[in-house]
Amino acid sequence: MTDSAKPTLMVVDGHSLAYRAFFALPVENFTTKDNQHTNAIYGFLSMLVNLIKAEQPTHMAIAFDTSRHSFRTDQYPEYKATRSESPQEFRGQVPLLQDVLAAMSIPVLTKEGIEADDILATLSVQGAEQGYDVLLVSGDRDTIQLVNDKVTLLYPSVQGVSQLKRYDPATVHERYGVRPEQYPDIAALVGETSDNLPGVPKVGEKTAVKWLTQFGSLDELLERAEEIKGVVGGNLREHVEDVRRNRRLNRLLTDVELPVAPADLATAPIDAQAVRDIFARLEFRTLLPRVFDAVGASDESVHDEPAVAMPAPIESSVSELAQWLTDQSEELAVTLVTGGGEISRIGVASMTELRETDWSEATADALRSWLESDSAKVLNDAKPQVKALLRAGIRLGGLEYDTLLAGWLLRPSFPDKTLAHLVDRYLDERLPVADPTQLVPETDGATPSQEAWFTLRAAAALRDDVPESVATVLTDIELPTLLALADMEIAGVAVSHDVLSTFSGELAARTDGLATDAFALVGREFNLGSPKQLQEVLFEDLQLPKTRKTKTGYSTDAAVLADLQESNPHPFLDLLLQHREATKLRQIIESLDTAIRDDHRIHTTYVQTGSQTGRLSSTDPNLQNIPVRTEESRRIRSAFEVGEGYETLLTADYSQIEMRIMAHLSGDEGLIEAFNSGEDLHRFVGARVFGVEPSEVTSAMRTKVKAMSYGLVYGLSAFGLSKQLRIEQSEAKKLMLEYFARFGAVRDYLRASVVKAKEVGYTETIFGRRRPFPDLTSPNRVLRENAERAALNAPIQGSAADIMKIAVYEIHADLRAEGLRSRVLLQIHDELVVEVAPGEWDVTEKIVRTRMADAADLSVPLDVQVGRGHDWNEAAH
DNA sequence: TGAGTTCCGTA
DNA sequence: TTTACGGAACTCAT
Repeated sequence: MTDSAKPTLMVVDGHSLAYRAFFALPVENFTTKDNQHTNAIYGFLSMLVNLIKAEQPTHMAIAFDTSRHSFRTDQYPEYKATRSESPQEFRGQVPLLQDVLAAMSIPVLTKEGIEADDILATLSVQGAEQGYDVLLVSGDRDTIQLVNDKVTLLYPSVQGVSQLKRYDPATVHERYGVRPEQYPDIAALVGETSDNLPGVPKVGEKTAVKWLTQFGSLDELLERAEEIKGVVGGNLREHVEDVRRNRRLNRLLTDVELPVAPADLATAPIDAQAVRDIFARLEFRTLLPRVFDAVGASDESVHDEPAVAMPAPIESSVSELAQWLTDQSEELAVTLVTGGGEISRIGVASMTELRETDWSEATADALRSWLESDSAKVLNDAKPQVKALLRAGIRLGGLEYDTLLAGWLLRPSFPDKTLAHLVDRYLDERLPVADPTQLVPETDGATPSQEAWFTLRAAAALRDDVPESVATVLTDIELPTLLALADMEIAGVAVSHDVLSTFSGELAARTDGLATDAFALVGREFNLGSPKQLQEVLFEDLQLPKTRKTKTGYSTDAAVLADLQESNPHPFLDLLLQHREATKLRQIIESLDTAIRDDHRIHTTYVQTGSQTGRLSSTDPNLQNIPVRTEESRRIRSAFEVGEGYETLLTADYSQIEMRIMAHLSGDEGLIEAFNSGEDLHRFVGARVFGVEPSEVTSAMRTKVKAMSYGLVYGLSAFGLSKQLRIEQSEAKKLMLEYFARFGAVRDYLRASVVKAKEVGYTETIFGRRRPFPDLTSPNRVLRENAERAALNAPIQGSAADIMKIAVYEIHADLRAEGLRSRVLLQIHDELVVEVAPGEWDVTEKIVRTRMADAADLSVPLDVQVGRGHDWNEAAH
C-alpha cells in the first residue's frame, strides 16, 4: 500500500482487455487437453495479477459487456456494426474467466444494454466523490474522458497487454494536446472506425486539436463552422450532424444504476481451493503461485512439492531385486538404461518402493523369468528397451502400458514426447534433469528407478484422462504393434551394396554429362541444386516467364517446370529435370548405402508416434519412400534382397484400402457395389460417371475418375483437380458434379464427418483412435479450411493405419506361434515385405493373406495382392 | 552450428 | 486452392 491513507478503487474493462489478450497470445500454446482455448483467460489474468501486485488496490471490480446490443445501438443501429462478431473461441472463454474471478472473490459487473465502459464511468465518478483514488483499466480510448486528478487510466500500449500506459491529466494533454474531458470532442470530429462512427473527412487529430484550441469548445466550433476556410471547412459544415451524433454516442454514462457502491467492492480473501480447482481445469500451473503471491495468500500446495513424497532409490543386489520382484503383486514400472543398444542399468518402481542395480549377464539370468512373465509392467517408450532386451536374449512379457504412446494417443500433434513433459503435464511435477550444459551438474538427473516411479504415476494419471475407446486402441493395437515393430527393426532387410553402387556409378556419369550440357546451353556454370541461382538463370538469363511465387522468390519445382516447358519450350528445362531426377536417385542410394550395417542389412526405426493420423513413420533411413514410380528408379528396389538363410521375399499390399474404408464409412451403395462386383474400381466408377459400359471406359476416363476418387480422400477442390489433370476448371467442376450425382452418399458422409468433428472437437477412426481439431472453429479461414481437409482425411487414413497395424501384429504373432522362421521386415503403410524361410512359402502366404483380409470386418472385402521374388522389385510383380 | 526454406521421394 | 510423412541441399544468421 502507498503511504497515502486513501483507498484505491480499481475498475477494469474485462471485455476489452481479454479480447486484446486473445489476439496477443498464440492459441496453440493455450489449449487444454479437452480443446478448451485459454489464451484470453491466461493473458487477462496474467495482466491482472501484475496490476494487483503493483497497485495494491483496496477495492476492485471487473466490468463486462453483456452483448453487442446497447442503448447506443438503439440510438444508432450502425454503431459498431462493422465490427465482426467476436470469434466463438473468444466468447467461450468469457464465462470461464468470470468463474476464475468469482473464485478470486473479485466482483464481476454487467448490466443489460450498458457497455463495460459506462460501468467504469459511473464507478469512477462515485469513487472520486467518495474519496477514493480511482484506477481505470481499459483498452477503449473513450475512457480517456474520465481521467482527472483523482482518476487515472491504464491503457494497453501497442506492444501488448502486459505493457500498460498510465494516463493522468498531464499525460493526456501531452499526448493529445487537450484536457481529458475534451478528448471525446476530438474523437467526434475525427471519427472512430472501429465503432463505425465516421467523422469529418480529412480531419485528423492535429486539425481537431487546433480547432478546439481556437474555438474553446466543440459547441462553439460547430456554431461558427462557417469561419473555417477551404475544403475541410466545407467538410465540417457538411458533417456537423455526424459530429453531434458521434459526441452523443461517445459520452459515457456516469449514472448507471448499479447493485453495488464502491464501498461494496473491498477486496476479499480468495477461495484458494476453488482457484486451484479451476486452474487445474484450465491447466494453468505457473500462474497459480503468482496469483497467491499477488493477493498475499500463502498456499503450500503450489510450491512444487510432489503430491506424494518420492521414496529413496534402494541399490539392490541382483538376488535381492529378483526376490523383491517376485514378492510384488501390484503393477510395476521398469526403466532400462540403454546406450548403443546395450543395457547398462535397470530400475524398477512400485508406488512405494524404488529398486535398481547395474545390468550384467548375471542380472539378465536372475531377472529373466520375471521380465518374460505376464506380471504387469509399465514403461515409457518401451520399444528401444524391448529391443535391447531382445538382444540380451529376453522377450519382455506383461507390457501393460506405455506412457509415451498414451500421451501421443491423447495429443497426437504435440511435439514434446519426453517423460519430463508427461510428468509436467499430467502430474504437475518436475522430473529431475541434469543440466546438460554443466560438466559437473549441480542437479542430478533422475535415476532409473526414479524415472520408473514417475512413469508409473504418469500412467495412473493418463489412465484417468484417456477415453475408453482410446485406451482400447492402446491396448489392442499399439502395444501389440510395438512388440512386432521391435522384431522387425532388429531383423532389418538385406540390401546389396553392389547393386546400389553399380547404379550409383551410372547415375554419376549421367549427372555430370547433363550438367555440362546444361551449362553449355546457358553459357555459364552455376549450382543446379540452388533454387536461388536457378531462378537467376531461368528468369533473367533465359528470360522465361515468372512462375508461382514462394516465400523467397519464384518456384522452380517439377510441376512448374513442366508448365514452363509447355508454354515456353527450352531444351535447358529438360536437362534440368533429368538432372534433378538423377541426383535425387543418387542421394537416396547414398543414404541407403551408408545405412547398410555389418550384417549387410538396413535396420530402419519405425516411429510409432510419428504421425497425427496413426500411421507409422520410418527414419534412419526412411524405408517408406523408396522410389517405385519409374522403371529406372525401381532398380533401387531390386537392391532390397532376400537375406542369407531365407528363400524368397513376399510382398503383400491392400488394394485401394482407403476407398474401401470410404465405401464402408459412407455406406454408398454404388461404391459398395463397385467393390463387390469384382470389376476394376476405376473402370466401374468411370462407367457410372460417364454413363457407358465398363468395357467402353477409355484410359482417359479412367485416369479422371481415379484422380477424383483419390482426391476425395484429401478434400480436393475443383481447382486442384483441374491442375492435376491439366484440364479446365469448368470441366473439373463438371466431373465432380457427375461423380457426386452417382456417388452422393460419399459427399454426404464427408460433409457430415467434418460437421461432427466441429461439434465434438475431434475425429475418430473405426477403431476409436481420436485426433483433435481445435482449428475447425477458427475465425481464420485458412486455418479453418486446412483443418477441415485434414479432418476429412483423418478417419480414413487413420482407419487404414489401424487395419494395417492389426494385420502386422497378428501376422507377427501367428508366425511365431507356428514356430516359423519367416518374418515381417517392412511396413509401407498399405504394403508389407516378408522374408520367407525355405519351405515356409505356403503357410506364410496363407497367414499373411488371411490376417490382412480379416483385420477388419467392413461392408466391402479387403483385397490383398501378394507377390513373390528374390528382390523387392521382382516380388512386386 | 542451427533454423528456415525448397524440393522431392513414398502411401 | 490435396492428406500423411522424412530428408537432402542450400541459404542466412549466429
